[in-house]
This record gives sequence, C-alpha cells and structure tokens, in this order.
Amino acid sequence: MSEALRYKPGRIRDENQQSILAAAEQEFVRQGYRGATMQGIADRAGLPKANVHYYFKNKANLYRSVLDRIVTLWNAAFSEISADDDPAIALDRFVREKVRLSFAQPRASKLFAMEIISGAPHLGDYLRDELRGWVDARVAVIDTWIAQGRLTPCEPRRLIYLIWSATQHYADFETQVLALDDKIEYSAQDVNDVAEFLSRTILTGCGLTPPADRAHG
Amino acid sequence: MSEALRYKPGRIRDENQQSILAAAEQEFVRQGYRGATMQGIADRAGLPKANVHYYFKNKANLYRSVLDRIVTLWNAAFSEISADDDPAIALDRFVREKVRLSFAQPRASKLFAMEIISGAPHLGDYLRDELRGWVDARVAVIDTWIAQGRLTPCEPRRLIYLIWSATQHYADFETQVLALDDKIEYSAQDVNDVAEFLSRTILTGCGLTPPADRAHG
DNA sequence: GTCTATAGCCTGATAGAC
DNA sequence: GTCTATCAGGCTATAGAC
Repeated sequence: MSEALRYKPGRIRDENQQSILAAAEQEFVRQGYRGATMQGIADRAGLPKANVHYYFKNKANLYRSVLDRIVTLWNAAFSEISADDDPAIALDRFVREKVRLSFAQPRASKLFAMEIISGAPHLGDYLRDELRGWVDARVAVIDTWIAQGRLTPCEPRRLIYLIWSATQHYADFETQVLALDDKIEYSAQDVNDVAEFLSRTILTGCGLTPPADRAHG
Repeated sequence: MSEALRYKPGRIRDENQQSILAAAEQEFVRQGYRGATMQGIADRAGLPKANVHYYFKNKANLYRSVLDRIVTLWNAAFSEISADDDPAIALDRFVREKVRLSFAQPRASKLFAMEIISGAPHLGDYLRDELRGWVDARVAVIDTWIAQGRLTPCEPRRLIYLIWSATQHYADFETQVLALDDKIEYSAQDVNDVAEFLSRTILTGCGLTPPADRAHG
C-alpha cells in the first residue's frame, strides 16, 4: 500500500476543511457574506451541506475562518523594512512582493477588499489593533529616511496606500483589467511587466533611482 | 401657498424614486446584490416594501437602475484628453478629477468596485462595449505623446490603471484609510493633500514636471 | 464521521382594500 | 397611488438514522 493511501489521523478532516475553506472563499467573493449560501459552498466543495455545519459550526464561524486565513497570509507576506535599509531597495522589494502576492492570491485579496468596502463589519478590530501598528512602524521608518536626507520628503502614509492600491488593483479588478486588455487570463509576463512598471514609476515618483536602472548604468 | 408646496406632476414620484435609489445604493454596497433585501432598502428609504416593487418592478431591475446611474456619472466625469494637450497638464487634470470624484461619490465608487470584484455579472457588457473604447482612445493619445518625444516611454494602459486604482482607493477603502489614519471622516484638507501627492508622485514617476512645480519655479 | 429530513425563519413578489 | 396581508420558495441550522 502506497504512502499516499495509508491512514493518517485527521487527514480526511484536514482535506475536507481545506476544500470547504477554498469553496467558501470563492462563494463569499462572488455573492458577498449574506448572499453566499451554505448549500452553494457545500456544492462547490463536493460535500453535503450538513458536513459544512459539522466542520464549521455556523456561517459566521466559517466566514471568520476564511478571513483569519487571509490575515495570516497578509501578515506572513508583509516584508520587513528597517531604517538601515537602502530606501530604493526596500521599496522596490515591497512593491514586487505585493505584486507577486496579488497575482498569486487574487481571491484572498478580493475577499479582503469586499469586507473593507462593505464597511469592515468583521475586520474592524484587525484594522485598529494589528494593521494600524504595522503601518505606523513603516511610517516611522520612512520618516527616518526623510530625516536623514535619503528620501525626498513625502507623506509616508499616502505612499504606502499608493503601493497597496496600485498593486492590489490587478487582483481585485482582475475582471476589468482582463476585459479592457482583451485577455482571458494573466500570463507570467504580465506579473513581471506590472512589477517593473509599478516599481519604476513609484520609485521615480519619490525621487529615487530604481535598483534595476542602477545595475544597468 | 409657497412654491415648494405647490403641486407638481410627478414630484412625489421623483422624490420617492430618488430616495429608493439612494437607499438601494447603500444597501447593495453593505450587503452585496444577493445579501441586500427589498425590505432593508424600503426601511432605509422610509417607505413600505410594496412601494419599492411599485416603482422598480423587481430587485434585478432596481439594481440595474442603480448601476445605470453610476455609469452615467462615470461617463460624464471622464475628462477629455487630446494629443494636442500638454501631457503634464492633461494628466494632472485627470488625476485631480478622479480624486475629486472619489471623495464626492464614494458610495458609487464602492458599488462599482463590488460589482467588478464579484466578477461583473451585471456590467460585463459595459466593460467590453463602452469602457474599453474609452480606454483605447486614451491609450492612443498617450502613445502619440510618447512618439512625439513629449513623454518618457511607458505602458499607457498601466498608467491609466495606476491613476484609477490610486485615486479610487480613498473611496473604496475609506473604512481602512480612516481606521489607519485614526480619523472619523475625511476633511476638505485631505482631498487637496491626496490630489497634490498623487499628481506630483505619478507625474514625476512618468518623467514629467508637475504643473504646480513649474508655476513656482 | 456522514448524510437525509425537516423545523423555523425570512425572502421576493403580488393581490386587493383603500 | 398607497399600503396591509399573504403566498410560495429558499435560507440556516439541527435532529437523528446510518
């Protein structure tokens, strides 16, 4: 008997939970929290509706689990920047990381966006307690760069929002971008083009020389 | 009897329709299309549910009416740019117009965003038939500027998306921005600051000199 | 652990009195 | 034109057989 088929305690449980979470993410993005149905989520996961209630006690609990997973993903992907870093290299890395994440996890980005646009009824605490601290720390780093004369004065907060919005756009507004570009789906080339364009434009906009330019001349 | 109270044919009808449309816009943003209820919309408009069905035959019809109003608003606000314009002045005006619209009509922007994020089930035709033509025309103008050597080469399409995403962010992610900035609501100062920051950063990022800078020196 | 059957509620929509 | 009363259907959630 192969390794893959041998019994592992909790294996089926884990697999079912993961497929329910993935199905729920899709349904919540397409229909919103109230619009999504437990039946629709169960159908998409290929399980009876009662099993969804068995693994996740109720709809609110399931939604919260999906959001928790996204928040964990966000926190893990937030690149560290410190005042010792070179501003151009740190911001370039920040932009590229966000672009990569947007193209890799578009549904997570979309669900997060829907939650915020709806007024963040389930994520208000996260914004105030966790995300605000993260932003404040980055603002402090950018302010230090400015004080040291290594970065043209700007409003650090607006710079962070600019990077977030410009990168997330390709995930959240995927439908619009694909329709306007007359494409069926993104290519690997698109990820690089977008990262290159945004890093170059935003860094230049801040008065910095993009790392790639320096390498070539 | 004052002018305001004198009978006007269809006045009550118009007022009721407008208050229903405004209430529906809010409910659809908060709950999504399926999540919003005719009862909730009626309550917010201060009318019995049956009246909502009287003015707008059914839920799909009401939603489409709300979207039509937004699309009309969008089309009216799209500033014209032509190849004869100075690139810096035209792009500066474009950015400022979008910022103004985002702060003036945040709910319209949010509902449009929700519809796109959900996969544009009701707006797919608009994207393909109307918006694509608008974008293609602007791309052609920007390409002309580049060919004439008046603008550093860039991908016009990505530049338009950058301007859209960066400006809309303050409407769509209003809840997040206010939470992170620790504010209750936007001030008039914020509109100017955002317009100034985005115009300066994006134009500089494209290798242009922002109009304000030229005026001052 | 899995799934069928069903309870209890709320929805969109309409009929019909005023 | 307005609004109360009501219907048929779909929803979340659970009970209980397997």
